[in-house]
Amino acid sequence: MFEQEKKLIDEIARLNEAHLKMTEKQNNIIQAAIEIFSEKGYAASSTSEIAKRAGVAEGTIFRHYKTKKELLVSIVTPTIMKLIAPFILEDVGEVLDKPYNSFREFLYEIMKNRIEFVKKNLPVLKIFVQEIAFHSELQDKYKKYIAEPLFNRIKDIIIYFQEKGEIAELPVYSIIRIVASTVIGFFYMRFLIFPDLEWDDEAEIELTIHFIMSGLSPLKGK
Amino acid sequence: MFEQEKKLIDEIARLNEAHLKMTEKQNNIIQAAIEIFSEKGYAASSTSEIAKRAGVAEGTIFRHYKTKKELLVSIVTPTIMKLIAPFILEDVGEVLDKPYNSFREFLYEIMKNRIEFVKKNLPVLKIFVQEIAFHSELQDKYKKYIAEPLFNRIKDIIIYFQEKGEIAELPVYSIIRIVASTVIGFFYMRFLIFPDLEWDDEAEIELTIHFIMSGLSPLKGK
Amino acid sequence: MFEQEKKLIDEIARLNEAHLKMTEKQNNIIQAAIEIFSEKGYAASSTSEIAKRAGVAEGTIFRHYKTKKELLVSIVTPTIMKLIAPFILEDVGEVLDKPYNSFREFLYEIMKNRIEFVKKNLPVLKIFVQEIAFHSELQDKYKKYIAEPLFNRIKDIIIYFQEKGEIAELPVYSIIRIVASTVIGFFYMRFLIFPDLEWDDEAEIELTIHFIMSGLSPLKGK
Amino acid sequence: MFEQEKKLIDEIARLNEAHLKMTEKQNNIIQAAIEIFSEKGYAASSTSEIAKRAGVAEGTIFRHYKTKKELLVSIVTPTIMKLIAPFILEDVGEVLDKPYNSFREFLYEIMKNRIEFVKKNLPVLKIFVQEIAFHSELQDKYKKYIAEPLFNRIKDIIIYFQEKGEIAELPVYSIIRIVASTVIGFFYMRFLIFPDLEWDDEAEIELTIHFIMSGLSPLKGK
DNA sequence: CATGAATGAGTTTTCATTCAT
DNA sequence: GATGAATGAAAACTCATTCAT
Repeated sequence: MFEQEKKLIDEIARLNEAHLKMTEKQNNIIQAAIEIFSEKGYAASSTSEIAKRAGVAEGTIFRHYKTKKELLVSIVTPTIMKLIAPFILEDVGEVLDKPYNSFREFLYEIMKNRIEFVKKNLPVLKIFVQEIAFHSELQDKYKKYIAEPLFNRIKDIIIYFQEKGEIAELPVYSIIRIVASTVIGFFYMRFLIFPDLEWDDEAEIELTIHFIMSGLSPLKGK
Repeated sequence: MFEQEKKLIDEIARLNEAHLKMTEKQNNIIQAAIEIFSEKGYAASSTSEIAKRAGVAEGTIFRHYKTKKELLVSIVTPTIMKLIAPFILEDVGEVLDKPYNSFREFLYEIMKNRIEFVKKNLPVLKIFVQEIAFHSELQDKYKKYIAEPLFNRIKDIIIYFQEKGEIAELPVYSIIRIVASTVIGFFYMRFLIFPDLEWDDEAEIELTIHFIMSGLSPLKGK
Repeated sequence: MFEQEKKLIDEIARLNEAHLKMTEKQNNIIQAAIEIFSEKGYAASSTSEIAKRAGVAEGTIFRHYKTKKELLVSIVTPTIMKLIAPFILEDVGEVLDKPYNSFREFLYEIMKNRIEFVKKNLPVLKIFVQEIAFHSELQDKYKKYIAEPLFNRIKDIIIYFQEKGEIAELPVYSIIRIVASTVIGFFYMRFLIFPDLEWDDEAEIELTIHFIMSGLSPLKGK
Repeated sequence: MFEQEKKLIDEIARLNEAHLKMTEKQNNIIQAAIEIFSEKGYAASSTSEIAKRAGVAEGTIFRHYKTKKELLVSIVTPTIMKLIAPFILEDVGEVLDKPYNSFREFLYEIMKNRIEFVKKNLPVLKIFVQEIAFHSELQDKYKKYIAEPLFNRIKDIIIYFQEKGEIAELPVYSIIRIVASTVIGFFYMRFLIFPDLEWDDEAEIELTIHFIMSGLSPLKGK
C-alpha cells in the first residue's frame, strides 16, 4: 500500500510537470478535445474538428500526441488521478484520528469535497465514464492501478469504524458495495441523468448519509 | 396516465407486429448489430462489419433501415419499452392490493423480475446506457415518453405506502431519488462495472432492500 | 426520301401499336419517369424513385424495360418522331402548293403548330435536349435517322421558294442555318431559358417571321 | 449599375486571387473535372474518376472542395463571370462613343470577341449549359447576379442606338429577344449541335449581323 | 515547433438489376 | 405479370496520420 501511494505521488508529480511544460497551443488542444469528446464521444469526434476549435493546424495535434488515443489518455489520466487521490494520499492516521471522528463525518467530508471536484471536472469525468467501457488501455490502467488501491483503502476505513462499533458487522464487501452504489448512484443521477434539475446539494448529501448510516447502524444491522 | 398506458400498449403491439414481419436476414442484422454495438459502441461500429457478421450484403442493411442511426433506434426502442412496461402496465389495484402487501415486497418482486430481464437483455441495455448521452433522437423519445410516466407511477406507489405508514414522511422526490439511486447504483455495479465478479443476486437483493427499508423506516426517518 | 418517309411511318405505326398494348402500370411508369427525368436529369434519377412515384414495385420497371437506358429511349423516341413528323410526312405537293402559298405562310403554320406540340410535350423534349449530348444511342438514332431527313426536306422547301423568287439567292446552307438558329433560338428562350415570363406567342411568332423574312428578302439580300 | 460593376470586379479579383493560391494538384483536379463533367455530365461523373485522371487521391478533391457540387460551382463560376464581363465592365462611354460608331459594329466586335472566348472555354460552357437546368445554386447565382445586369446593360445600348435612329422603334424587349435568340441560336448550333462541321466563322458572323440588321432596320421595321 | 496539403483505407449510403415467390 | 427482398459494385465523403516546407 505504501508502494501504491508512492507510485501515485510520482505519477501525479510527473503529470504536473508535464502540465507546466505545455505550450499555449497544446493547452488549447486539450481544452478543445475535452469539449468535443464530451459532446459527441471519442469515436464520433474528429481530430480535424479538434484542431479547428483549438485554432491550430491539424498536424500540430500529432506533434504532441502520437495518436488520437494518446490524446484521450492524456486527457483522462490526470483528472482520474486527482479524483481518487484524496482517498489514497491522505495519511491514514490523519484521516482516521484527527479530522474524522466518525464514519458519518468521513462520508460527509468526502462527498462535499468530491462533489466540488466533479463539478469542476465534469466534462473529463463524462469522457471517462463513457470511454472506459471500450478502451482496454483505460481499463487496464484504472482497474488495477486505481480501483484496487481505492478499494483497499476504503476497506481499511470500514474495518476501522466497524471495530469502533459505529458500523454493523456485515461483510466488508457488502458494506462497500452498498455504500459505493448509493453514493455513485447519487453522483450518476446528479450529474449524468438529471444534471439540469435544481439540486440542493447540501440537503442531498445529508439525506444520502442519513440513509447510509441507517442501513449500517449496528442495531438495525442485527 | 390511462392514456400513457394505452400509448405504450399500442406502441408495443406495433413493435411486436413489426417484429413478426422480420425476414430471417433482418433478424440476423439486428443480432449482429446488437453484438457489435455493445462491444465497440455505436460510433466505432461499421455497417460493413455488421453486414459481415450477419452474413448479408451491406446494401441489405440499408434496405431495412434507412440509416445506421435508424438501426440503432430500432434495436434500443423495443427493449427499453419492455424494461419499463411492468411499471406502467400493471394494474394499480393489483400491484398495490393483492400481490404486494408491502413496499418491501414490491421492491423485492420488481428487483427480482427486472434482474432477470436485464440479464437476458444486457447487450441492448448497455447500448442504451452508452448512447443515450449522444443521440437526441433517443433522449427526446425516452425522457418524455418513458422517464416521465415511470416517475409518475412510482410516485403514486410511494405515496400509497406512505399513507399506509410503511415509509417515512420524507418528500416524495427525495425518496424516489434515494431509492432509485440505490437500486440503479446496484444494477450499474452488478452489470456494468463488475459484471465478472461472482454475484449472489438473491443475497444482494435482500441486502439492498434491507438497506433501503432501514433508511425509509418511519421511526428512523424522524 | 420516299424510303425515309416509309421507315418513319412504319416506326410510328409500331410505336402506336406498342403504346396501345401498354398496361396501366406501364403507363404510370412512363409518366413518372418523364416527370423525374425532366426534373433532375436522367443520371440523377433513380429507378426506385420512379417506381415509387409510379406506384409499382421496383422490379416491375425492369419487367417492361430491360435497363434504365431502354426506359429513357422508350420515352424520348415517340415524341421526337412526332415532333419532326409534319416536316417529313406531309405530301410535298400539299405543303407547297395547296396549303402554303408562301414561305412566310409555311413558317407561320409550322411555328404555330409546333409551338402547340412543344407546349404539350415540354417535359419529354427537355429530356431530349438534355440527354442527347451524352447518349450515343440517342445520337446515332437521331442524327442520321431524323436530322438528315429533316434537313433534306427543308432544303427542298427552301429551294422551291428561292425558285419562286420569294427568298434571296443565298447559299441554301446559310439560309437553313440562319432560319433554324433564329427559330430554335426562339423556342429555346421561350421554353427553356425563360418559360415563366408571360409570352404573347402570336406576337412573337409574327415578329420572328417578319424578322426572318426581312433578312431573306431578295432585294435586301443583294 | 455602378454597384453591379463593382461587385463583379471584386468577385473577379477574389476569384483571381483564389486561382493564384491553387496548388498544382488542385489545378489538375479542376482540369480533370472539366474534361469529365463535359464528357459525361455532372451527375454521371464520379469523383473517383476525376481523381484518377488528375493523378491525385480521391480525398484530395474533398480537401479543396467540400462537396462534388462545390467543385462544379468552382469550375463554372469564373468562366461565366468572364463570359459576361465585357458587357458589364466596359465603360459605357467607351463602348458607345469611341470604339463603336454603330450597332452593327458593336455586334461585330462582341461576336468576334466572344466567339474566341467560347472556343477557348467550350468545355466549361458546355457544362454550364447542361447543368444550369438542374442546380438551383447555379440558377440563383446566375439569374440574378448575371442575367439581370447583362439585360440592363444591353437595354441601354439598344435604346442608345434607337435614339440615334439606327434601329427600328420596336419594343426594346422584342429587340433583345430577337437579337439574343438569333445570336444564341448561332452559338448553340455552331458549338453544341454541329461543332464538327467546318464553319467559316467570319462569314457566319457577317451573315448573322446582316440578317439582324435587316430585321431591325428602321424603314423595314415599320 | 508549426503548418496544411496529401494520402489511402475506410465510412455510410445509393442504385440498377436479379430472382424466388 | 407483379412483387420486393437481396445483392454487390460503386458512389460521395471522412479521417487519422504523414511529411515536405
